[in-house]
Amino acid sequence: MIDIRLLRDNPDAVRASQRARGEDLDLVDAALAADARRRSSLAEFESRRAEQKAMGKQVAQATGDEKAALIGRTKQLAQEVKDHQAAVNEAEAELDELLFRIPNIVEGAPAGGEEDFVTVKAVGTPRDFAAEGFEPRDHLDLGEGLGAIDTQRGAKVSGSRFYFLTGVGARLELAILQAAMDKAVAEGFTPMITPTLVTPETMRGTGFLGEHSDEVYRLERDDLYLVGTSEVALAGYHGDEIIDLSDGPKRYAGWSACYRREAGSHGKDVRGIIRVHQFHKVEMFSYCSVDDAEAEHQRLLAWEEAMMAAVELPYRVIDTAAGDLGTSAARKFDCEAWLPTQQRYLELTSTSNCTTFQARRLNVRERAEHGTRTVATLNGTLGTTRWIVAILENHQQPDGSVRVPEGLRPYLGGLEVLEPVR
RNA sequence: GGAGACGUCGCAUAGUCUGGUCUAGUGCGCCACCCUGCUAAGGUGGUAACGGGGCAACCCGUUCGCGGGUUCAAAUCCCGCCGUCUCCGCCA
Repeated sequence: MIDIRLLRDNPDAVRASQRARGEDLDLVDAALAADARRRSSLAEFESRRAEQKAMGKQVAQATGDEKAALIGRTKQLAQEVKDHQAAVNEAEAELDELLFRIPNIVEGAPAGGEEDFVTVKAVGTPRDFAAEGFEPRDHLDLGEGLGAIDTQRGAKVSGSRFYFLTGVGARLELAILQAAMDKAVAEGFTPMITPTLVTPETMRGTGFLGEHSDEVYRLERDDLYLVGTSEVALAGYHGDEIIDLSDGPKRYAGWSACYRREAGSHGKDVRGIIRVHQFHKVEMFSYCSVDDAEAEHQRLLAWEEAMMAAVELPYRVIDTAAGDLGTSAARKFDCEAWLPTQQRYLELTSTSNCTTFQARRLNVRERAEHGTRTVATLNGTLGTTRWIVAILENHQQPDGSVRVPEGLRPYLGGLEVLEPVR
């Protein structure tokens, strides 16, 4: 949720953000009007209520006829209080509904849609397979050869976009995730294994139930949602708390399964395990002061890049355009690894600065000089199942074996090469 | 799944039976000052959040797990829900 004060004091800033995202501008004026209505009805209610309370004290002290007379007069007042209360509730609900639909204020992201990203940098050089004299195989081909990925049985058991990681495939995923966890712990993060089912309030608070609620699995019978990332649970972790950030940001590394319906992705990435309904991820999550958020975002990006280096992949960093940002994000950087068989870059990490947007909904604050203030939240990927795709393709050898990047060897018992089983 | 107990301003508690002086008391913790003078102890005062109004001092309102209801008036009475604990049942 955006800051209502910003909306009041500087509606043009909100309009500019909406424009950059390609979102509805009318929402801004509708919210302003609802806010004005709410405040005026609140003032009405409060003055009646103050009167009622004052008279209540007189009633308590009065006796006999005097008391009966007072009670007669307060009945009318009680009805008025009730009516005004209803008006306030109505105006408030309307305002909430409108505010909920306004995504976070963009901060520094390029304007435009999915194609309008800015490449921040490119690191490493994609291999020249032609020069090496062989045609690269795609990750599924390689994965099946290694006995690492089984999509056929995944579909048999659970339907399309499900898979089994088998043998060395399972080990490779664990290696990626453990390397990510170790990196996080080395950088001072608190490792966390998080719930993957959360309440509607938690899901709403993190901004995943707005425009993109189609992406989310819901268990109707229990009124719970399956998370698409541990960010959801980690953002809810300090919900309704006043936290102490005087020693710097609170950093958590969440390990969890992630579930996504992939409702809008029919026909996209259908082969292999690039886009699946369930995967695992190690996610960095940081609560920090607003003033420190931009610097923290750069730190998260740097840690992601360190992981990219550890798995020895050529990649680029992109600054995502406003129209392609999530609801909660003010700015987002992705690390995309080169995918040789598709001659394109594939998103492996994504780090978002959500500024105060999530924290305001979830009511996470810190002590300030006067009272409290909402903190900023940030998140970023440190390792996922999808990394297997890029690792297999980029480190493949002519015989279908795959070289294990040095950063992962300690997690695979020193294994240097994954050998085909057939 | 069943039964019971509980949920109060950081923590611990009083208040609920018997609705109104609860403007929610007390202890601990924390902050400031004072006294004292050194392994300390004591005194005084202050210490919730949110919203509205105001240049400000301040004023008003909301919040006693959440949501309804009764009433002139609800921490207190009624209903529903959520959570915690104990016991029982079932199951891995």
